[in-house]
Amino acid sequence: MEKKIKDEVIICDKQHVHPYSVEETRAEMPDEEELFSLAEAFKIFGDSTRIRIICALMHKELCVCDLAELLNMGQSAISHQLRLLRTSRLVKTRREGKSIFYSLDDEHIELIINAGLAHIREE
Amino acid sequence: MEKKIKDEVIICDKQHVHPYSVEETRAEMPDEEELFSLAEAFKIFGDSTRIRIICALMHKELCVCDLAELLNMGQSAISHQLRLLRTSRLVKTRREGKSIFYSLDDEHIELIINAGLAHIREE
DNA sequence: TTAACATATGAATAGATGTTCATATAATAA
DNA sequence: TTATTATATGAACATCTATTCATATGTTAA
Repeated sequence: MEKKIKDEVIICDKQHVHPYSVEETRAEMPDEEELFSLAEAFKIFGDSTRIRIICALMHKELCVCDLAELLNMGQSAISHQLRLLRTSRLVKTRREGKSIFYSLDDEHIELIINAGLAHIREE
Repeated sequence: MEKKIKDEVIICDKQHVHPYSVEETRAEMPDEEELFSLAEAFKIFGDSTRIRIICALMHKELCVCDLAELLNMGQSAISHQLRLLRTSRLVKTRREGKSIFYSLDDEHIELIINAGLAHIREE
């Protein structure tokens, strides 16, 4: 049997709020620091150049100018984005002569991408 | 038995590239339009205010001023972000008197959030 | 060594984005 | 009706971000 709680109150001169809901939700949420990191992580995926790089590397390792050619963009732009991906530990590098090959460095990346694809492909 | 292909070539006065890798990868990638939508979708998750709203609504529906109170932010800022989430079909609304209650409107959202959490919690 | 190639990076710039402020709309209570 | 409460929204502003340009670093070949 569920109890019904009247969750409504007037606080000072402020707006009506539902303090029980608010406090209950606050207790259930991940802490601020974690939510901030989560947003920062999604920010990395929230750019089409980086998404294209990531999806390309899901297939096979590629060097910088391969990616520039593939995405039809300048080498510098690609290189700047790769630095971000490297800093975020999403890609790793391997040198072979003058070329530097990039590949994915995280098993969760494909999970995230696939969850995102499932999301945009529905409805 | 795998064939080894020498995937290296000089194109005009341009850089060295690995044309076989590039063409193979191009063929395997989702189309441009889909990758653009994917980036747009992740962009929504790439802001800590919106992530906090989404995580709050994962627990239970809340009205605008509940969210403002919970996140310690102005009503207008919350309302603007809710509009974005509404436009992106991530939340739905229900009116009850003067309050408008927001809740999640997509079964994939929790998948994406959980994939993201798994990602930031490792290493 | 010098030349050519591959990548990285700092600075500048243009465009996108989040919050605030003021105000509008909508529902309810008096 | 008018006043109050809840939400929505346009405009302004400051901040952030992605690309370009110029150049530096590092590797290989001649």
